[in-house]
Formats: sequence, C-alpha cells, structure tokens
Amino acid sequence: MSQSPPADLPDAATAPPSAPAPRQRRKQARPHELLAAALTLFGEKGFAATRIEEVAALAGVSKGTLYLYYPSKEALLKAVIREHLGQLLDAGENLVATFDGPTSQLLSVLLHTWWDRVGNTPASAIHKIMLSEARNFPEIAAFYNDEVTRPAQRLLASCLQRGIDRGEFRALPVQPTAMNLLAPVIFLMLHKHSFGACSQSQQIVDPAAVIATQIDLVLHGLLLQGDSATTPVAPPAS
Amino acid sequence: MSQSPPADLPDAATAPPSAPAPRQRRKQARPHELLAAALTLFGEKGFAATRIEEVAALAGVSKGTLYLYYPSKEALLKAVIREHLGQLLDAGENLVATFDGPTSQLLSVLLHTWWDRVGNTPASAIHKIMLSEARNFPEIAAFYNDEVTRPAQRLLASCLQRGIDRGEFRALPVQPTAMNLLAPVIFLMLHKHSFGACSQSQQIVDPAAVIATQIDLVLHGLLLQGDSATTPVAPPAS
Amino acid sequence: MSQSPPADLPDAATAPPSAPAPRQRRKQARPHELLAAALTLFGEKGFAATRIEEVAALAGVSKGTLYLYYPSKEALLKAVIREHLGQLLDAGENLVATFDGPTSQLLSVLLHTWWDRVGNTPASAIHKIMLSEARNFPEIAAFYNDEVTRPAQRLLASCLQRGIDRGEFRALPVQPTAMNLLAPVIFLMLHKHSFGACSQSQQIVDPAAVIATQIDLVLHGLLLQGDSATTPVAPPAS
Amino acid sequence: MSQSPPADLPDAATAPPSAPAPRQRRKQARPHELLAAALTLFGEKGFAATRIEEVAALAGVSKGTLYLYYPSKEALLKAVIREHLGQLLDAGENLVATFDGPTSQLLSVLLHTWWDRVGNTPASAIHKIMLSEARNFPEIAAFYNDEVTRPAQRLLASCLQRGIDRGEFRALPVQPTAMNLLAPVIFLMLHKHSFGACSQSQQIVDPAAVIATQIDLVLHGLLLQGDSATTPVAPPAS
DNA sequence: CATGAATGAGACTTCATTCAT
DNA sequence: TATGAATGAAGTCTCATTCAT
Repeated sequence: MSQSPPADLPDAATAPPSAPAPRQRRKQARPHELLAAALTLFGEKGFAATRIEEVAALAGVSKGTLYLYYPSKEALLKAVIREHLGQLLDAGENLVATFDGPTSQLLSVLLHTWWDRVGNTPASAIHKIMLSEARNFPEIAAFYNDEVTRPAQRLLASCLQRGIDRGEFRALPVQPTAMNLLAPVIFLMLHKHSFGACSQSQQIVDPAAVIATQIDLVLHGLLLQGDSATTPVAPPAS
Repeated sequence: MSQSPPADLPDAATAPPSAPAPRQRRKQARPHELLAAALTLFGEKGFAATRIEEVAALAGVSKGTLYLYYPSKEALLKAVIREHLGQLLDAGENLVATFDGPTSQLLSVLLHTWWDRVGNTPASAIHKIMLSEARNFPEIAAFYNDEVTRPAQRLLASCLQRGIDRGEFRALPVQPTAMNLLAPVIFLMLHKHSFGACSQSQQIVDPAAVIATQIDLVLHGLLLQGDSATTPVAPPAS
Repeated sequence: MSQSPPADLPDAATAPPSAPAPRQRRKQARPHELLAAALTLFGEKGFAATRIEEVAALAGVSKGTLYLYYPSKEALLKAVIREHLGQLLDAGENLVATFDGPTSQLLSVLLHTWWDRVGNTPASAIHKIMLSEARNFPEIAAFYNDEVTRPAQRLLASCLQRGIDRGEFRALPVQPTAMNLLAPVIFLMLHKHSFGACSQSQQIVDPAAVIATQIDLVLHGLLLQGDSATTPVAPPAS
Repeated sequence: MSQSPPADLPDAATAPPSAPAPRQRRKQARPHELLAAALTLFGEKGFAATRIEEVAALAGVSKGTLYLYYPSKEALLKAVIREHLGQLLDAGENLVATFDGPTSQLLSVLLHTWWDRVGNTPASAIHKIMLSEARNFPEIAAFYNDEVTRPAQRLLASCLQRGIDRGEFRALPVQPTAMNLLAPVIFLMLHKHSFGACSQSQQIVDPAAVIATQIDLVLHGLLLQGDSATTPVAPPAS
C-alpha cells in the first residue's frame, strides 16, 4: 500500500524550487516508510519470523538501504516501538484534563476515541509485538512499561478518581478497576492482529459492539436495580 | 554411557503391570515431558526464537530423540496446543450445567476457578503462543477458535443468558458482554507471560485483585445506585 | 591433500574393537584437519580473503561442521595460531641446553634444524599470518610475542652469550645481533609463503644457500682477514 | 553545500599559472592524497579489511570521488604500489655508481640511507602489503619482483662484487649474501608495520641498533680473529 | 530407542560499485 | 567534479533436520 512508487516523482517536480529534490524527499521519507513496513510485518508475522528483506521490499527499497537507516534488526524493532509510543496515548492525554461533563461520558468518549485513533490504526500492532517480544527484549519492555502501560493506567485511574471524587462513581479500588477498563480495549487490539486476521473469526468479535457494551456494563453492571442482595461473592476454595 | 544392555528388560518384565519399569515409564512420559518443555519455551521466547535443541535439553533428552516423537518443529507446536486445549475449558464445562445458586455467584466461581486451574498454570502460555503465531499457522488458529474461543464464549454466553432468563441480569447483548467478561481474564494470562515476567512490573497488575474487582464491577457497575440519569452515552463523532 | 576421504573407513574396520568407531575417530581428528586447512588457506590468501566455507571444504566437511568446533572465524584463527605456536620453537629448545661443541656449530645446527623442522613446514605460514593480522588482533599479537618472538630471541641471545662467555665470539650486543640472526630465517619463511609461491621467483631465493651463507657470513664476516682498518663506519647525516 | 557556482573559475584563471588556484591544486593533489591514505590503511589493516570508504574519508573526500580516480579497489592497490615502487630504490641507485670509498663504508651508507629514506617512511608499508597480497595478485607480485626485488638484489650484489673485486671482501656467493644483507632491513620494515605497532613490543626491536649491529656483524663476523679453525659446519642430517 | 555429528538452506549484515543529483 | 543514497552479491553464522552408530 505505501509502496509509493517512482510515480510520485512528477508530483515532486511540481513543487516549488525551494522544496527538496525528489532524492532528498525520499531520504527524509525513508525512515517512516521503513518503520511503517516493519510495523506491518512484525505485527503480522512476529519479529523473528519477519525477514529484513521483506521489510525492505514492502518499503520499496533494497535490503542494503534499510541498513543505511537502522544498523540492525533489533534497532529497527526499537525504532518501530519508539515511533509509535506516543500515539498510543496522545489522543486521550488532555481530554481528561479539559473535559467538563459527567465522568461516565468522559469514560465513554475516552474509549471510543482511543479505538478510533489508535485501536483501529496500524499502531495497534505495537501491543502484539511487545507482548510477543517483551521477554526477549527486557529493556524494550521496561521502556514500554514506562512510556505506555503506566501512563495509560494513570490516565484511567485519574478518570476513575474524578468520578469518585465528584460522587458519580462507587469507590472501587482504582488500580484494578483501571485494569478492567483497559483489558477489553487491549484485547480488541490484540485480537485484531491475531485471530481477527484469520478470516472466519470476524463475526466472533465486533469491536464497536464490545466497546459500547463495555461502557454500559461497567457503568450499570449486570444486576437489575435493587438486586443488591446477591453478593458478597467469595472466591471458591481452590 | 547408556550401555546398560537389554539385560534389564527381563527385570522390568517381572514388575507388576500397573507399575511399569522406569524405562517404560520414561518412554510413556516422554511426549508429555517434551510438550511441557516446549510449552515453557514457546511461551517464554516465542516459537521462532526457540530452538529445538533447547526444548530437548529442557526435557532431558537429545535433539534426535525429540524427532522420534514429533516429525517437525511445527508438529511439535501443534501437539503442544492440542495437549492443552481441553484444559483451558474443562474446569468450567459442567460447572454451569450443575450449578444451582444465583448466576452472579456462578460467574464469580467460574472466573476464580478458571484462574486457579488454568490462568495460574503453565497452560496459560498457550494463549500467548496462539496470539503470536495465529497468523503464521492459520489452521492452528482455526483449530483454536473451534476448540477454545468459541466454546469459551458459548460457556460465558450461556451463563449470561441464564442470569437474564432467571431475571437476575439486565438483558445486555450476550456476545459482546461475554467478550468483556473474557477480556480481563485473557489479559491477565497474557500479561503473566510477557510484561509480568519482566521484574519491575509485578506491582502494576495483581491478578487476584483484578478478578475480584471485575466481579464487583460487572455485577454492580460503577455508577452509584439511582444515578441512572447519566446515560445514554453516545460514541463521539470521529 | 589431507582430504582423507571415506576411503579410510575400511582401515578403521580392521582396527581392534577397542579402537573408537570411525565416526568417533573422525570427531577426534576433525579439529586438527580443520586447523591444518585453515593454516593452509590463511597462509595462502590471508585471513580476511579466506572464506570459512573454503576451509571446511579443504578439510572435507561442510560449513556447519566447522562451527561445531570453532564458534567463529576469529576463534579459528586463534586456534590455528595456538596449535602451531609450540612447534615454532620446540625443535631448538633443549638443543642449546645439551649441546656440547663449539658455539659456532651450535648456531649452525640451530638454524639448519629450524629450517628443516619448521621453516620447511606448513607451520611456517603462521608468521605470515601473524604479520598480516597482528594489528587487527592485538591480543593475538601479544600472545605471539610472549610465546614465540621473545622466547626465540632469548634462545638466540643465550646462544650468543654462550659464545661470548666461552671466548669464541666477539662481545657484540646480544639483542640486536640475535635479531640479525633471526631476520634471514624469518625472511625465508615469509618469502616462501608470498613471492616464493609465485612461480618465477624461485631462482631468486634459495633457502639452503641463504642459510649456509648466513652461517659463514655471521661467523667470519665479509672482510678479509687483517683488513680490520676499514671501519669505523658512521651512519650518514640524514 | 558545494553550491559554490562556476563563478570562481574566472578568479582561478587570473591566478599565475605557476600557483594554481586551490581548487586546481586540489584536483592535482587528489590522486596522491588518495594513494597516501590507501597506503596507510592497507598497511594498517590489510587490503581486504580496508574499506574503500575509509580510504576516501582519510583522504577527505567521498566514496564516489575515489572512483573518479581509480576504477576499482584493486586498481587502487596497484596504483599505491606503482606510486611507491621507485622510492624503495631511488635513494641508493646512483650511490653505488658514484661512491668512491671503501666498499664496507658504501655498504654502511647504503643501509643507513635506505632506512632513513625508506624504512622510516610510510612507503615501508608497501612491503607488508605486497607480502600479504602477493599470492592474491600474482601480476602485482611479478611487477614487484621486476621493479623492486630484483633491482634491490642487483644493487646489493653489485656492491658485494665491488668489494670482492677490489680485494676487500671474501669471495662469498653474492646472491645469497645479498639476501642476508637485505633480510634484516626488510624484517625491520615489516616489524614496524605489524608487531612494532602493537605497543608492548617496542623495546624488543630497535631499528638503529639492529642496522648498526648488522654492519659490524656482516663485516667482521662473530668469531674472534684467528679463530678460523671452528668450521666447516655441516647441516645436520634431518 | 537414543544419540549427537553432520548437513545445508536461509538469515543477518557488509561493502564494492553505480548513478541521479 | 563531487556527492552519498542505493544496490545486491557475497560472506558469516544459525539451526531444523537427517542418519550412522
């Protein structure tokens, strides 16, 4: 898809003379094209099973060219992750800070926005890659924890706290609750790049429905109103 | 070294048939030992990054011996998955059928039991392996869908339907809701074999707390009782 | 030459049963065969210009087999050098200690022996290899200095000192004189593996003649007897 | 960056022809700068282990520019050798022809001069390069033999013959004796570019002392005057 | 049954060489 | 001229698989 062949050279020619020559433009664009190709393939086949040459070919260059930009396969992986780290959270960062309505609505907007801007995007492959390779690249895993996981949890936790502070939410423990909010969202992302990509399972998971249901579910719960006598529920003796 | 001649076979023959001689027992146990070793390593390092020789070594045999039992690395992977497929669900299969109390409690018992018997078990690595390799081995993915994903969804869906039918639960759409129930449970399993195995992130996720909170959350929701005016929540225009 | 094909299997079959099986015998012989092949090719084409596969082929095995014995090309080089280090000196080590005749004769025997046992042997390629690669592998160079160069110098120096002490030789400075004795010997070795291997230059250098002349030269000098008035000779002002 | 337009060419044109403009001078100097850089690096790391780009960088130009002057790496090597071939001998060529004193002194002046003008010079790396690459590039080796080795031998041989003819020297065979005179000189050169460049071995070899001792040694020999009874020395039976 | 030596296809990486600018 | 981005052949090294013992 992003093979953008030499066909764009004419376009370049119409650019004002102060614009860089096509060769220059390519040089600038190369890293992103390579990272996009790598993201796609690492997400599809996994890091180990992806050949450098495939990445290069998908980016429309030769093997050697890739090495002009990234000194090793591992460096390429790191660059892919670094490139997309911000995007996983940027969308929601200041939404929480500026939002003014009821927290339930904030939560809803947050999750839907996230799916639109991230989950439904190639960047969503990052989580699958991380999951598969975390143990092979502990530094990257730590990096990811610091830059993505923890901030995401903090974002959701602050949102929950807001609801509790404003008297909208019950005072559930925010950390585990945040995890429960995050989990379906991550699940969708992972599913999209694994089973979801295998044709026959599309009907099993419908992202929009899952998210919409999640909002309803976590806000109102399963139980009918007034049926508060059901619990407490204790874990079974193992 | 293994020059112990066939002379010990007669000895073995004198042993009672219910307690096979060590050599026999070994021969019988080999496949399971190999599959256990493969499960561990495939889960830790991924399929492609695991060497056949490592699997053999972890099972205490030589490379050649592994090939006496499984004709290829891919066959080994398939055997690993097949070996553990049942275990992922067996625990809960007839619990639903025989359970007699309130559905909220059934749900709780189901999830806790599952974590005790599966999530907290080496078999939990299966899901990580599947996730990473689904697209590389579509037949395996289909197999997994048929044998695990769909039954699991059916199980949870039937449980939800039971609650609705009995007037305990609100009539949420069962498929997406089932997904939302499943997601945190899968999330915990995956986390355990990826980030969770990288030392510093243990505090971030506490499986027991997450599950307990999930039960509470999905049963009662976040909203304070009577605060039913908050919704409806519509997804934002993207 | 050392390709020793499977033709030696029959020979192995005639060996007493306590002898290792052919496969075992090969396993034991492999390292030496590989080192011999490597010595030959490194000497011929240089380290960098020799391909691992060529070494393996010359030893009669495949690329992969070489890596069962030596983990890298550099390790192979080090092993080659280590394998032949002793041989460069062993010949003369105790000759000096036990020799009983005039020192001039000791010197003569020493140099001729050395050429027979080392200079005229594949091991002589070691010095060419070292010379070419010393700066690329400083540890190896230091190793070589410690194990070969210094001992050789010490051997010659002690021989010279013996002559001086016994009143046979003039009291020339032993270190530089030792170098002058060593130089033609090393020169012959190097020549043999470089220009000497290029057909047309065989007549230029005749090892036996060079060594014989060297003995005569360093013992009696060029000057006619009684012509001691010629010197002193001062270096020219540069 | 190099956008300085052709406008400066007229400026260059106004410069006196004996002092070419910087650009012109540069253009003329390029080949020599490139050859000097190549000599240095080929001598340091060997031909195969030196990258074209390193040579270009050391000469202060880009890879592409080097190819404007030399069509291939091999051509560069040949040019390096050709460039320095004369220098190895020029110094002594007519010294022999014009020298008027005793031959012992001529010999001394010859060797010391040679060390000052060649051995102690970057050109000395040539011999190391040739030694390493002779067998990979037979034509170059032949070239070297014709242009350097044989003339050098002829030079020394004629010098020896002069001494014999004038009744100064004993009538040793001139060819092998010439080799023995040459060997320490070559040894010093080679050492300087291999082991000598590895820090700890500087004390082992002191060029000036080696040469001074050589003169003394080859002129007077080791034996005390009158000790002519020592020989004949026969090579040992191998 | 079990072993582990041997193989060779295939992956990563380097670098001499080309060529559009 | 000069540049340096791009190429792809070639080299090092890995590892799934085979097979003689």
